[in-house]
Amino acid sequence: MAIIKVQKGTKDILPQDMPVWHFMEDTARKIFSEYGAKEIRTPIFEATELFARGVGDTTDIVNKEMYTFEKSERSLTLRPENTAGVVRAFIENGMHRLSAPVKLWYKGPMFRYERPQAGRQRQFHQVGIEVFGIKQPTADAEVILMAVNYLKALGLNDLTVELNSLGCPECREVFKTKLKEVIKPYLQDLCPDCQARYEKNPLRLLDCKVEECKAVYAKPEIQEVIQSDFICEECAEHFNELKSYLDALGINYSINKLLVRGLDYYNRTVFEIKSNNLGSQNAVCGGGRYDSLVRNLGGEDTPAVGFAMGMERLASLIGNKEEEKTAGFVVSNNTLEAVKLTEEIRKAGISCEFDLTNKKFVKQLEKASKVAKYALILGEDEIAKNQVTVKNLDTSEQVTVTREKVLEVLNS
RNA sequence: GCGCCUGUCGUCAAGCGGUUAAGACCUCGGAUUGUGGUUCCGAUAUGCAUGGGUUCGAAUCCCAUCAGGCGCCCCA
Repeated sequence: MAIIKVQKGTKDILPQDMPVWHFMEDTARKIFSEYGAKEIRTPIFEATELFARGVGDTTDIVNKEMYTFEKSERSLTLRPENTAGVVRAFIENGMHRLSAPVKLWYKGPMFRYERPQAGRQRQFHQVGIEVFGIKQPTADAEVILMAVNYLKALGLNDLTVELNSLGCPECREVFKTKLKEVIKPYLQDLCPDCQARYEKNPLRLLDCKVEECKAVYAKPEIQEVIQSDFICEECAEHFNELKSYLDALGINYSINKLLVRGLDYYNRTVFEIKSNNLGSQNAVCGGGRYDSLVRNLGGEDTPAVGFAMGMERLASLIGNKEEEKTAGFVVSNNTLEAVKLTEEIRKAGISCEFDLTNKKFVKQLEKASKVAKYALILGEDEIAKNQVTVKNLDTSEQVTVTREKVLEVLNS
């Protein structure tokens, strides 16, 4: 019979992967709580409309990448990202009444129907932060600081922070119009993708990789528009303040005028953190400010900033970590005595196993050396004298002690 | 949705039209009735993703299907 395999774009996270995943999760809890952030867990599926209204129905995520299904005449969708869900929970639980800032962090699986490739799966995991209620750039700075310090705590240093400001909806509209004006004469020279983007999201035109398009965008009159500081005075001030905070905090970043990000809800600050060691899906973190999302989803007008990180991408940068061995393994031909000793040790909070198949002494010891740090030898002599021989399997040193002293030896 | 590459044991692989389908690791058994991990011996693919074809002969060549990888689009 044919075996059933994991579905395309999904992966098992196996026991040997756990040390890295626990490390990422424990570090998230530790670092984010240093900033006063609290963990939140929202459901894995939500009303489809939440994402259509939240993420934006012109985005690829909503248009072609969602896992949507009907149940009892409701349209439901597996969450493709978690900002919309957290905002929904924020609104529904009246969290705008809490003293600002409300800092929330989350981790968990997300689902996007895409062609899998390196650093991209259909089920993947994100860890992220959302900070609500602060319009000042201090919040932007703190969010970026949390991201940078989390990555540092994971031991990842070869990363670059890219920063841009999209302005507010008003000044961005002016920029879009200007951009379309200067590009219009060359429209027929552009690749089909760019022609589509020209209407759909002109800001995305700029990072096209097709040579002909790049040639067009390199033209002086177009470059002049791109490089111009189109954002309005207030947006510029917000951006400048943010930069001065980051400078003061010693965070290295580079300004990337082409950084736009694909989700509709961003305004003003957007940022990405990239790695040079990842292949083409090199963004490890993406985020920004989304001041109108809470209101758009029916909540009180509440400014917000956040980011999300791809945990599989982080995991591949962290590399392998050794699995922790079981502390003790009881070696004995007397199964009953072996269980008793094993349980005694477990009750003291120390991991311990014994041989369930009653193999020969040598085989038991061999098994012990594979899975455990100490072999606890309980032979006839030891049982008669109420003793245990504790053998360190790395150093081969062993001592015979009374039953009561076993825990002391294991703890030392 | 499009383009390129790849499918041989649980894993990593050799094989390049005629082989009994190497080898290594893992696993299991033994040497070894109380001292392991480093030694030695043994076991484990009538099978080369699946289905067709070409050929006297196919894991090897061709076609299709399926699966995986990478890239584009987009994104974490």
